[in-house]
Amino acid sequence: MRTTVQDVARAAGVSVSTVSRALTGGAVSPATREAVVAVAHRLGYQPNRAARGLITGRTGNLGLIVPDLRNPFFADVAKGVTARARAVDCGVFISDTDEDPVAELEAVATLRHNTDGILLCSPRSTDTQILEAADPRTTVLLHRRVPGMTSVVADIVDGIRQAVRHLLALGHRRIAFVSGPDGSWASRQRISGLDEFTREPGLEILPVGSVAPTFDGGVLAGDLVLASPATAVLAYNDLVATGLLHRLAARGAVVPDRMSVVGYDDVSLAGMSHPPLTSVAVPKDRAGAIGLDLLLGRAGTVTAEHGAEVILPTTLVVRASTGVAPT
Amino acid sequence: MRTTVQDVARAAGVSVSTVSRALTGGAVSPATREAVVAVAHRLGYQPNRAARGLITGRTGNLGLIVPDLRNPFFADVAKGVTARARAVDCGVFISDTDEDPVAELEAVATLRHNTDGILLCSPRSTDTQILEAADPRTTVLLHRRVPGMTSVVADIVDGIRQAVRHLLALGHRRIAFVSGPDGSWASRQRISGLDEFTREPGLEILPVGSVAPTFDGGVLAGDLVLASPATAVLAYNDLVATGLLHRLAARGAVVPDRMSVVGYDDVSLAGMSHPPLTSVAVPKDRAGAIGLDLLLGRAGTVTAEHGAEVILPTTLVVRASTGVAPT
DNA sequence: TTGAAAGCGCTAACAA
DNA sequence: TTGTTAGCGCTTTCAA
Repeated sequence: MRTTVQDVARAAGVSVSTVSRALTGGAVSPATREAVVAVAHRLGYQPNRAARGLITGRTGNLGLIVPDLRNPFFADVAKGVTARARAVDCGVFISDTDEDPVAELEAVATLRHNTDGILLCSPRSTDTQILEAADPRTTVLLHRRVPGMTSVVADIVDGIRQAVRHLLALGHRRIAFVSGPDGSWASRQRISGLDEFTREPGLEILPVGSVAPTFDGGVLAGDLVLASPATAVLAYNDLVATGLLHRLAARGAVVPDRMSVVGYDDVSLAGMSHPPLTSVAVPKDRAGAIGLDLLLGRAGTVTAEHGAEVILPTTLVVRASTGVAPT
Repeated sequence: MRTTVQDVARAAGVSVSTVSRALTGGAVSPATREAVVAVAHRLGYQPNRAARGLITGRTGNLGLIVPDLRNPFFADVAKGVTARARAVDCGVFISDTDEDPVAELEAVATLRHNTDGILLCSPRSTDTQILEAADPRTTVLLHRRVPGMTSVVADIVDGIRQAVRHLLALGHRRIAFVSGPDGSWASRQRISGLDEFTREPGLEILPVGSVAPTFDGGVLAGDLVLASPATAVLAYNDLVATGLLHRLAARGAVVPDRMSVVGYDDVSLAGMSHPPLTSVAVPKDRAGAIGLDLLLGRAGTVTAEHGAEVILPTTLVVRASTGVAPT
């Protein structure tokens, strides 16, 4: 049997309430506290979090819901969350919903009652679905914005702006854009970033279609891009960009000589592709850490009022997949 | 306030114990059960797991400890665990220790008291450290074997065998091997797989050194391999193989014409490299799922006796990074 | 400053 | 088959 407060109390010759106070920072005489702490340590006492949570109403745990841990983007987010959680001694339940919106809503329903709060990555669900399933007081949205809910997002629009300006500076005048899933919030954001440039004289933005946000989606997009008059392409994300790179290579289109390619998110993959990918860096892990702070009310300057919104900066990382436009 | 058994009992006009029984599959009349379930659903009742765990002694949660979620190998493992956990309605605490052995032991200490069991991925700790920190009755090791502990591992030795035979069939007679971190169990396994071939007449296995199990480690290894007389190389894992591919390309060594490259693990990266990587596939997610079953005593044929050991088969996946040896 | 006692929400004896 | 009751381990009133 595990050691309980009872055991500690008995061994220390005090009451259970004194033990509790001594260990949680209540009003106890220094001498008593010292004695109790010593005994607790000697017996290897570890408080039962479930029992504590039952009475305090706080479990000391929170939930993180992501569509796919295999996607390096979400792996990075999870990494940021768990790292911060470790620092503040907080447990993290992770639920991978396998891109299934139904599983996502179930996970929200289960976790909202068994944690102090939920960090939710939900790129595909509608605003309404999210609003219905999640409690705005105990949920923080990661990389997704819904009116009325607290969220931590990256400045996607500015990232697109930086990417386009980079391509303009290299002399590109016809830029293809491969968008992600139609329902995706992140994809809509990218499109609205592009909107700024649609009336730019001497610049053509060419939407070549929506694909799955995967390597295979990128392979598919490769042919679409080559069929267009574009000399550069903005891919939905790095996975798509990597698939694109493959298909372009297979068809003999040299990157960046014949075609420049820009990814998005700057996942670790970006530095490993051939050629290494120019990509818009998103602070994925920082978003996770900040979300956790918001949830626990630990955020310093940022007030965790409901509906608060933290916007993190994006940065274009230039690698070898972009170059001067062919003449 | 949240709905409790009390609320459901009152609304359904029965006692709390009847509600509890109706919801957990106890002896209740079908009519009562139906009525209770209906009321519970109507009120949106969700049982408080902490309270339940307090009395049953089972929390319904388990812990998964991994060195790095960003490593696609562990992301896959985590995916397998969470998928199975969802199916059996079990919560999963994930702790990413950031490759820090101290954090790993701390995680074990915390989780062992707040979960029903731990799935531990610990490639670097020593057997002794693991034996000291973890309880063999409630811990299952994933992709690591320690005498006296239950574990789920892949047949690494056989994977190496398949890889070497493949290269032999292609005419390679001098095969370089890039090993992983010296303390790593997985690296030792690979080496013992290679041992079978050291006395094979007409075949030379050339150890070119240990590197970090990362892309950068592979870049470093690239030069070591080129400095050897090898015509093929076995990399510690796919990350290392990808770095190798990069370095070989940068130095003008065409793969597979000049040099064949074989990775290990078959993470998603393998299919995305240039050229796509021949790699030994390890059932990463299945190992996670089986580990969970073992922990929960749900494993069908496999008895979860302490010290049980499940060995999963490995399969060589041939892609474009291996070819006929240069003459 | 300390102790006794009352629960948190739930399940499992034990009765009925 | 159902209801009553006693806790699980802990914190927190309320008295002393």
